[in-house]
Amino acid sequence: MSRRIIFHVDMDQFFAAVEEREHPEFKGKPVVVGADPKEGTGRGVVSTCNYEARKFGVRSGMPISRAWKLCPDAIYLPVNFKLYIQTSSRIMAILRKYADKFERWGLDEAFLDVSSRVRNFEEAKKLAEKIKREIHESEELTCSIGVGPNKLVAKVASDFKKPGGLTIVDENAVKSFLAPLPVRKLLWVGKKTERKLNEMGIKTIGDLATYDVSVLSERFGVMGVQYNLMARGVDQSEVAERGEIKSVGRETTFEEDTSDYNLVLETLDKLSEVVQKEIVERKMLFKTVTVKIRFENFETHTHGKTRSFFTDRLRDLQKTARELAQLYLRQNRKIRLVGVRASTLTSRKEQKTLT
DNA sequence: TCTGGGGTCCTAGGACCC
DNA sequence: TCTGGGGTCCTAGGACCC
Repeated sequence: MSRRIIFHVDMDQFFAAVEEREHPEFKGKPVVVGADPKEGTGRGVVSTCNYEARKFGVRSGMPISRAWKLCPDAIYLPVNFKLYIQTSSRIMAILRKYADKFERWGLDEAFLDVSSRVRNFEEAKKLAEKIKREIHESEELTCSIGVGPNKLVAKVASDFKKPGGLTIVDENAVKSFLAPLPVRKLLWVGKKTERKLNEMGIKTIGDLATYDVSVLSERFGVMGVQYNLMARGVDQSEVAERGEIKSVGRETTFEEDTSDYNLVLETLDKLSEVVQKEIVERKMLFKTVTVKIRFENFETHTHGKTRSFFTDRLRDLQKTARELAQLYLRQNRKIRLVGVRASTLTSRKEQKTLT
């Protein structure tokens, strides 16, 4: 494969930044987007917060009740997906123009393969600056960009300096750039894997790069080999738009844990309705239904069934979901969350040609 | 601290078929 | 009577991403 130049563009505190743009009066104040804090008794988590809120220790993913304790005076806002999706689409359209290959990564991130658009990393830097300017001028939003010889390095680089950062890592700088960083910075190394690696004495990406691959492979399977490659800055994966969606699901956490099983079943029916609507809108059919239950102690289970036929009918979904839920309702335990997901999808067109 | 909601992919065991 | 090997599908759980 010839040399590649890849960008990873990451919008800075996207949800909070969009809210600040829409409400100039929030400027300079801590803003927390997420669940309703309900005076500190709310359930759910912080989705995004701005840098003023971060000064108080608030972080995304944190329970909203804790955020409330840290910063009761912040401006708390619900997640306004409609607004973020609209803004995101415009930003993605800008980014797409500059790439041979483009890959959206959530609402606020994207990979761009610009290999044929620039001749070297110098030109890449100019292009990245141009993109940042254009987004700022048209959307009043800032982003951080990482530039590297592959997706992995670009992704780590975009996180290196925030907000408003631009970090360029050419082929020769890859190893020295990655080596001192904690393993957690790598894509696919989350909390659990970080802990396991730390227990093995592996703290930095450099440690991981020099660790015995056979031991990693024994401990983590194929991912072990992957970790080692990533740590050495090797990543052959292509920038590619995602294909067809594989499942559609909805879930909800009750305001209070409940043993009212009628409420659970009715909620399941409503969730099924939303799922079915989306399946129909996407002109798809499903075959597998999976119900998810979370008990009050956070113990979470899934129970699924693949039907013998493809369908998009609401009553098929509701009936199957209700049947599957019985397994948990018999247990006489309080329920925190219920969800339903449809998978093994096929498009209606595709199905017609099969039958 | 007390943990959302939308997804994807991997693993491991069992069923079933040839 | 004790038992192969490969392939595919299904199920449940877990880890990860934003």
